[in-house]
Amino acid sequence: MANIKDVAKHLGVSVSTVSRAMNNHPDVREETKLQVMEAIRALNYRPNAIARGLINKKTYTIGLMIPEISDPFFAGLANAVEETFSKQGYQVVYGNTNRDPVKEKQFLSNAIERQFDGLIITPDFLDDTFKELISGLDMPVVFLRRRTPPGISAPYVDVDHYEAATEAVKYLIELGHRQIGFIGMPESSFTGIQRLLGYRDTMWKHGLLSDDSNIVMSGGRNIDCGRRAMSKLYERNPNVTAVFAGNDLLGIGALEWLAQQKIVVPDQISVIGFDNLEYAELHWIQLTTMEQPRAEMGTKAADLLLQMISDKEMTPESELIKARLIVRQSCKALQTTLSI
Amino acid sequence: MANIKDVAKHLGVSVSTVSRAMNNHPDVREETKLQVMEAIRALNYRPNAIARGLINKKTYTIGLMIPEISDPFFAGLANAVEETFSKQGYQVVYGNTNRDPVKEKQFLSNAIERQFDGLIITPDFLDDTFKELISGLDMPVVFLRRRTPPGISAPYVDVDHYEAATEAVKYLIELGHRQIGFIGMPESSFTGIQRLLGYRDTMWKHGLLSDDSNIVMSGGRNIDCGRRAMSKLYERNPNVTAVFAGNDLLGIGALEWLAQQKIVVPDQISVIGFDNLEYAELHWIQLTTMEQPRAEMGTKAADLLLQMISDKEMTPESELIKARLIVRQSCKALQTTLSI
DNA sequence: CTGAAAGCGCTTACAG
DNA sequence: CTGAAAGCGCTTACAG
Repeated sequence: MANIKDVAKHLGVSVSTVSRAMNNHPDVREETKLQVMEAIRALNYRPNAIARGLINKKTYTIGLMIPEISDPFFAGLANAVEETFSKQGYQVVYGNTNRDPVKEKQFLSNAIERQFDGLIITPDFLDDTFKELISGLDMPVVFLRRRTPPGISAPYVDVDHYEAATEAVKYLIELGHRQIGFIGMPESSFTGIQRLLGYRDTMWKHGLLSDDSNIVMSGGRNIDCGRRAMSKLYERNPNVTAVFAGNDLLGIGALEWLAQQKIVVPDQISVIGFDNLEYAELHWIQLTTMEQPRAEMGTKAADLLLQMISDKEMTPESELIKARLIVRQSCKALQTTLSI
Repeated sequence: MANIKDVAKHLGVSVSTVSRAMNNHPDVREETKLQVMEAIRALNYRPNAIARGLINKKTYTIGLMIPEISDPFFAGLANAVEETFSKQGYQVVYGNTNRDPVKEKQFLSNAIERQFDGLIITPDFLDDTFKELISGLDMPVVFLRRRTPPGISAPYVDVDHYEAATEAVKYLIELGHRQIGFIGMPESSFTGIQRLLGYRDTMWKHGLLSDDSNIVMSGGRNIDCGRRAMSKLYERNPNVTAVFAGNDLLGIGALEWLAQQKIVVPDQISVIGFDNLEYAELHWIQLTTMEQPRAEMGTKAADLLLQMISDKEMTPESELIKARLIVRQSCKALQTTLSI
């Protein structure tokens, strides 16, 4: 591969001149510029971004930490982030952690050593080591779909899960449901806990029961977990007339189990989800759900980071985004005459 | 951030010694090594991978070009590639092209300038400019889910789409179907064409009709396209008893349209897909399909590239992987007494 | 407008 | 076993 020396030699000028011509520096003669461009083409020369990065202390690379790229929710988020950055000439490097604390830390090390310009992260394990790593970072960071832990100064972009859960449960209550079950993500999930709390508080405020007979923590967040959790919930309390699922995948799993049991949705039981994945729209599913606006969240996070990169001193405000109720076919008003 | 000079100064040794100690060079005293390690920890020093890459001409980064990361098929492929490489300490950088010829070329430029160690690519536009770019590359390349175009020396990993299509159609014929429709991907798709050809030839060999009344090119490859294509196919030929969909997403779209029309699958019409996505397994879908073994393909491609990286001279053999028929509930034997 | 020189943060022959 | 020096491929004050 030709380097800058080769093109300088080819033209009989100095490497300084070639460099300046390439970078469109104002005080280089137009004619020289043209000659350099021509030589670059002729030699098929490509500047070495590594060398450039070393001297400019800028790599045009940002890191994006993702819990599970196979989860369509995060794939959508990542897409939005990527789009915003690639427009600005940045390369985004995904770090798929599979919620593994070791991988999360590895990703940070990687980011440091490879001199990324900034980071958008969705960590699952905010232990002390992790927080130290983050604090020691001298690169801008924004938390996405997470809250910034205390003691760290970095903005976040998240949905108000508590409020959204409140809204979901209120919707079911307004439809006349009283026996409302909850199928949740693992207890270790901040998001999951927020949604559970929103459910609990709303039930309580309306004088409704929400004890262990109505709550199943599914131990995961995929369709399979949803199936199992729905089965367990039904076993514990066959009188539930509505279910709030902690996310769409769990909701879809619940719908599957109900369909297998020939329990008709929404006639016999209503189900509401959380996320609004594409699959919630499938003809057989038609899941009513709380939408998390993925594109908006990803874009917002990217914008914040871009600001922080261009102005190192600034820490922009965090953004709490509102989820929106999407009504489809999986919920129905309870016929009060039929209920006990 | 501390650099190697700082730790050298801290200890009163030369940077050479620090470098050698870090890299576990044999001829450095054990005691020195320990001291260096201690200093590194004390100063929280992280080696700069950019500087390392510049001098070692090795970045431990590989590029993975993907048509559409939102397509679960490619997400799965990417995952397998990523896993293999991250185990070996490589960072994989995704290039999501959205089948945009400009982005495909940009990704190659990026790879060159950023000095990636190798590339796994799934390009959609193999025009002359692209082929030139590839030929000019002095980095190892493997084609994944594509064939290497003539004139280029690089291995590929792909499924035998033609043979797999043949098998799918044979399966339908063996079930007694004669009026078999085809819903295809765009004509620009090599893969799509191969599957179409497999369908056509098999129909022809069995003396069955496969003309325009039985074939709909859907103009895309997602669920929505499948819905529209199925509707068009049915309009053109209401007598079809079976449909071969060019991929699972099209197949799922077809199933949706049929469900909406209250046409019962598989009693009234059989549908077979291609890919074996997770969603094909959903209770309501249960799509019989030709599986493309994604994990195997991704891992294989990664292994080939790894080989080529360690031995620059070698060009390993390409791999043609066999698709496997996965039987679920969407196909059924035709009751011959009822057929015309 | 152009060039020589220093330097980004490392590694590695070479010499001792 | 260790250090001084050269060099990876660039950019950018500095001097002219």
